[in-house]
Order: sequence, then C-alpha cells, then structure tokens
Amino acid sequence: MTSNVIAKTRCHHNSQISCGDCRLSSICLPISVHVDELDRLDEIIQRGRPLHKGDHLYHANDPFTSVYAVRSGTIKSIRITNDGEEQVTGFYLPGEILGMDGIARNVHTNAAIALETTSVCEIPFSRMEELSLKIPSLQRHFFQLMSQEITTDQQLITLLSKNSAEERVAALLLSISSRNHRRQLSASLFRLAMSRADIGNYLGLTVETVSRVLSRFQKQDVLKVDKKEIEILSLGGLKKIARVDVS
Amino acid sequence: MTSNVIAKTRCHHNSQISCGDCRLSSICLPISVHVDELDRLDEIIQRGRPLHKGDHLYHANDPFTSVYAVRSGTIKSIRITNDGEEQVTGFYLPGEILGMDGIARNVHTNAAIALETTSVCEIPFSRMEELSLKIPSLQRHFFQLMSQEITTDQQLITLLSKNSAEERVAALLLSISSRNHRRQLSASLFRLAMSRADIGNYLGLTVETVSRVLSRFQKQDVLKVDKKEIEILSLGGLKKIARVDVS
DNA sequence: CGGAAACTTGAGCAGAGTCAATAATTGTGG
DNA sequence: CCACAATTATTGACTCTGCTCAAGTTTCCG
Repeated sequence: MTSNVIAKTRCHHNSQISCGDCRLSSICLPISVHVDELDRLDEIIQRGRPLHKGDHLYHANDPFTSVYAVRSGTIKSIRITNDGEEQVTGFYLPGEILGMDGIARNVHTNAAIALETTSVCEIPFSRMEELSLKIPSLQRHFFQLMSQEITTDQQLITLLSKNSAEERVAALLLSISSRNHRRQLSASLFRLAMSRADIGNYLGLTVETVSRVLSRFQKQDVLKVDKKEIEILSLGGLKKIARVDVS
Repeated sequence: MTSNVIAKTRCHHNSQISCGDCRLSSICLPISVHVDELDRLDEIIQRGRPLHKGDHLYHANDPFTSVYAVRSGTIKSIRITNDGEEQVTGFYLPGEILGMDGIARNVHTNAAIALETTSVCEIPFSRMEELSLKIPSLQRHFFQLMSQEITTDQQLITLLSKNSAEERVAALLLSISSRNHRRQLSASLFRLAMSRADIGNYLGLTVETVSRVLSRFQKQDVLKVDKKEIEILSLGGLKKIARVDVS
C-alpha cells in the first residue's frame, strides 16, 4: 500500500491521487480543511486526463461550472478584447486555482489554455458551495482564494501602470521564482512554460521588448538565458531592478 | 410612518436607513437576499457618520474587519508601492462594495479614501461569514461580488496593457456614465469626484496627458468639460474612441 | 528534413513623459 | 467675506522609452 502511494505520487500527471496524498495540498488548500473534511472535498473533485499544449480548459463565454486547481503543468488565462485580441490575465502554476472570474455572471469571461502538458483538478462550483455551507473553514478558504486573486490582479495593475519594461520583466521572473520555491523547486533555475509573446502580452510589452530586456539582463550577468531555460545569477540584482516586493 | 420613511430616504448621508428602505439595495444586494433575511443582514450592518473629503476609511496594513458599501459619495482605493507611491486601484460609487482585498491575509492591502463627503455601510466580515453559512444566497452573492471585482480588475489590466491614453480616458468616462445610469442618474451629465491626478494615476497616465486628452475631446465636440463637470455630447463618438464595451 | 513558428537584433519613429511656466480654483484665517 | 496661499489644472517645448517595421536566425515538430 505504501509503495502504491509512492507510485501514485511519482507521476505528476497521475489522476488518481487524492487530496490527502497530494504534495500540493498545502498550497491549494492550506491547512484550513481538516482531514475528515478533506475526504468530503475529495469526493467532489474530478480529475480528468491531462491537457496538451494549446488545449483549452475552457473558452470565453463557456457556461461556468467549476474552478480548477493546477496539479502539474502551466495554464494561461486570457481575455478576448473587443477587437479580437488576446490579453493574458494570468499564469497558473501547480497548486494555484483559476476560473473564479466565471462566478459573477455564471459565464467565463476568460479562456484558459494549457502552455504545456497539464493536469488539473476540477472542482464543481455548486457542490463546493454546498459543502462550504457545512464547512466554515472551506467557505473562508474560498473567500481568501478569491481575495488573493484580487490582490494579485491589483499587483499587476500597479506593475502595468507604474513600471518600466525592465522592471516588469524582472518582477515576473521574481514572481515565478518565488512560486517555484514555494513548491520546493529551484528558485534560481527554471524553465518558462510561456513564450516571449505571452510574457509580453501579460506585461503590456511587445515580443521585441521582452527579448531585448532578457538580452540586456544577460549582458549584465543578472540572468543566464538559454531559450526558455532561465537561471537567475544575481537575485539581488534582479530585485534591485524590479524595485518591488514580490509575493 | 410613511412620511418618516420618506424623510429618512431624502438625505443620502442619513445613517438610519435600513437595507429594506435603501434605494441602492438592488445594486448592493441584488435580489439574492429575501425580505426576512434582509432584516438579519440589516442587524449586522453598521452605519457610522459620514467621512469627509480626504478621510481614510481604512489604511493600508490596517487589520481587516469589514467590507463597506458606499451609500453616498465616492471612495478611491489605493495601493502603496514599495517606493511609497500611490496606485489608485478603483473608484467606488454608491451601491458598490469595497474592502475585499483584505480577506486573503486579514489585512488591508489597499487604503480607502473619501473623495468627497461620503457615507458607507460597514459590513463586519466575520458576522457576514456566519450569516452566509445560514443563507446560501448570501454566500453566493458574496462569491459573485468578489468575482465581479476580479473581472473589473482584469478589465483595467487590459485597458492599461493595450489601450492608448485617449482610449483609457474614454473608457473611464463611459464606465462612470453607465454606473451613474444604473443609479437612475444622468448618463450624459455628471460631476467627477476625482482629480485629474487620480484619473491619471488610475489609468497609468500623467496629469498632463489626462488634461490634454480632455481638451482634445472638447475640441472634437465629444465632451463639454467644465472643471469636474462633464457632459457627454456624443456618446457614440466616445464609444468609438474607447473601442471597448464598458460594463 | 523542411516548413512554420518563435526569437533576436537593428533602425527609425511616435506617443506619452518630463520639465517648466502660467492660470484657475479651493480653502483658510484674519 | 475677502485676500492670499496652496492646490489643481492647462498648455507648450523637448526628450525618451518602447513600438513598428524589417531582416535574419534558431527552434520546434510533423
């Protein structure tokens, strides 16, 4: 049985892991839910087969039914503007939850697209709501998750409104770095799942500018950039450039 | 008794009006809560004396206790960046709810400041949470409110990321216009509670640019601008400039 | 292996920022 | 209630950051 669990947890895309066994539960559902309650939550969560790069988890204007926790891989969420352009509104890494934009009008205002092979836990929202009525800490947790999303969005607003291209790129790299660190991964060496275009779109910059900034950082020995592989050579230098405290 | 109610509702800053009598309840607490439940909600809501221009409703890093519904007046919410600058993250008009940024970490990440004489209803959050456990539609309503805030923030992200100065200013004016309209006020003639500096800060522009854009709009006969008094002369023209559908 | 997509780098340009001077408005205390 | 200080708004001239367009290179994937 023990070996079975180990086998299960080994593959990140494995769809059979329960919340109790999930390495990410401390991020996804921090302590707030007790063990016995976790089982009830576990029952309502659906784990499908992995998405492949480019697959939609949901489209804009899809009816809203669920929110999703990323188990492995990376998802970007995008808004479609009137003139049909994309605006990347967020990158979601393992342990992070997306889809809460759909609650207000019962329709997703964003689309969500896998940037690489990605597996998610689907949390049917109406069942989650019911359960929240019985488990106060779960209700609280969801309020907090949504508030966190608001705070994150407002951080991005500030970044877009006040910071230069270099500052924006540095801030994003620091954010990804610290989110990796939280998942026990290297904070200094990682692979970007998103393209330069996605980064630029997210940060309100063009591809060219992102590329130039990365080259400059490399020239200054702040980063080592090898395609999507990023190594932070000087965390202090990067933080100094960003002039922001990154969550 | 009837005359008493009328007298109460006449002054917008009157602190004695109950939710059941409030003209704004359809915006603030849309239908979702039933009449008998409204009384229970009403009991937990606190109505203080009005804030004056420049007063803080709460400061950044204040412990989070409540969210607030604007009854009359206008509130701006701001984030303080690392280097001590302000970033305006939202304007809140009567019927709108603010303070939900504080839920995630139990501390306000924003400050909230009155832009004119303003009265608010204070909704103690922990009591609201308890009540939500008993009134499913209230829980649902709060999830929706928070989701709405996320959607609004993401609209601003898109605006900052993709739109020119003229488009941003036009979009803000259209937003205020339609929010006034929702409150049965004129959609074409209104007074801006915020300074040019606040507008610029919110839209990621300098004061000078905001001023220039407004002058240009006036020259094009799209607006009539008299200090803070705005008259929209050509709604079509303004929408054309904005190239966005405004909620 | 070959075509498409993604990325890099350069040159020139423009939209919005900066700096500065003036005007208008608001608030305040005598 | 008026006068003066302080704040807020307008307008102009100049600058600069990041965008556009373009060409070339690398990477990805069928």
